[in-house]
Amino acid sequence: MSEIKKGPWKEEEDQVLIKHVKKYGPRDWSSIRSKGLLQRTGKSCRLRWVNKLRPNLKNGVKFSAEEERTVIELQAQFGNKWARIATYLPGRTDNDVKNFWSSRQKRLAKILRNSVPQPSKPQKSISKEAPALPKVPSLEEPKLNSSMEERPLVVSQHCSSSYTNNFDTINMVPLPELVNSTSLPFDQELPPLEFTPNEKRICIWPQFPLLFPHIPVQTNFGQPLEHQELPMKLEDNDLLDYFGQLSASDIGGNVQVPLAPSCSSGQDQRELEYPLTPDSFIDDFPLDMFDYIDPLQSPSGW
DNA sequence: AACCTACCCAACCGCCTTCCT
DNA sequence: GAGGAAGGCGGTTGGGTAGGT
Repeated sequence: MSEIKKGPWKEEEDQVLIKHVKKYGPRDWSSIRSKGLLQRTGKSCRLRWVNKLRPNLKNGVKFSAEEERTVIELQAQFGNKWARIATYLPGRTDNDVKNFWSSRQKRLAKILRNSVPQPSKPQKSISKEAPALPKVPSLEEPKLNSSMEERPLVVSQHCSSSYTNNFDTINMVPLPELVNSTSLPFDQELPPLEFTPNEKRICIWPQFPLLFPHIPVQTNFGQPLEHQELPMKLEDNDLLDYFGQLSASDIGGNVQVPLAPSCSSGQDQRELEYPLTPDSFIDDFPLDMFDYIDPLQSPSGW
């Protein structure tokens, strides 16, 4: 048996593969080698076809903002099911999506790493910098079932035409409180992607523990992040001012939470200069959370 | 110009599932 | 039903390259 070839594909190999697929369809990958057409494994042939040679692929085309949004939203819903996510993105492969997400994650990790305060800084200074944290009883570690570990918590909310974006008034929602006090249907199918009018979502990434500095957070890697390790940069208003004043008790018992009443806090409240639609919210929050070092769009550009 | 760093992306690896005998 | 082959998928790696110092 001839030796298996690895590494980058040559144009001639591609042509052989394309010819095979034209003749027999995208199957019988192993027969390519057994027939002596190529010295590649069936798996390698299949991968080459799926990722590079298949028609209508968007090779070399960067992800559009819409595609990025879709990936972020679907990742929140499905977890790292790249093949599944890719089915929502015409011309994109699971590898594309995976690489895109991985790249984003690395950027995020870098951002967070750069935000880490001095190592000697005591932990309690964190809570000092987050004055509006709700007082919560000591909480048990959230019991995450497999589906919860797979995907982050997604909370749907009804939104109003105004919200509080002054950082001083922000309350952060403790994740365990959310998990323990609500009947989130983690064992059921999550809602479909379509938003209803006047609805927005807060997506709490397990990979983004910044929002919950006072609790251990389960990461994708199966290791809880101790709060001492949590990078904090609370002056990053761009990250945080998307959250209205929202206490754990506001959430308790029901996932659907009217946001507007609890937002009213006198002069802290500002009217938005643009209509807060579900799209506009999603436009800004998840995408910019990963990307916030880029210049923010001015409202006039909405 | 040389070096470093970050990023992108193609391809491989290992595990799991499905299919076939 | 058991076992092996093939296919599918997610994680990881390594090379190329662009941008910064």
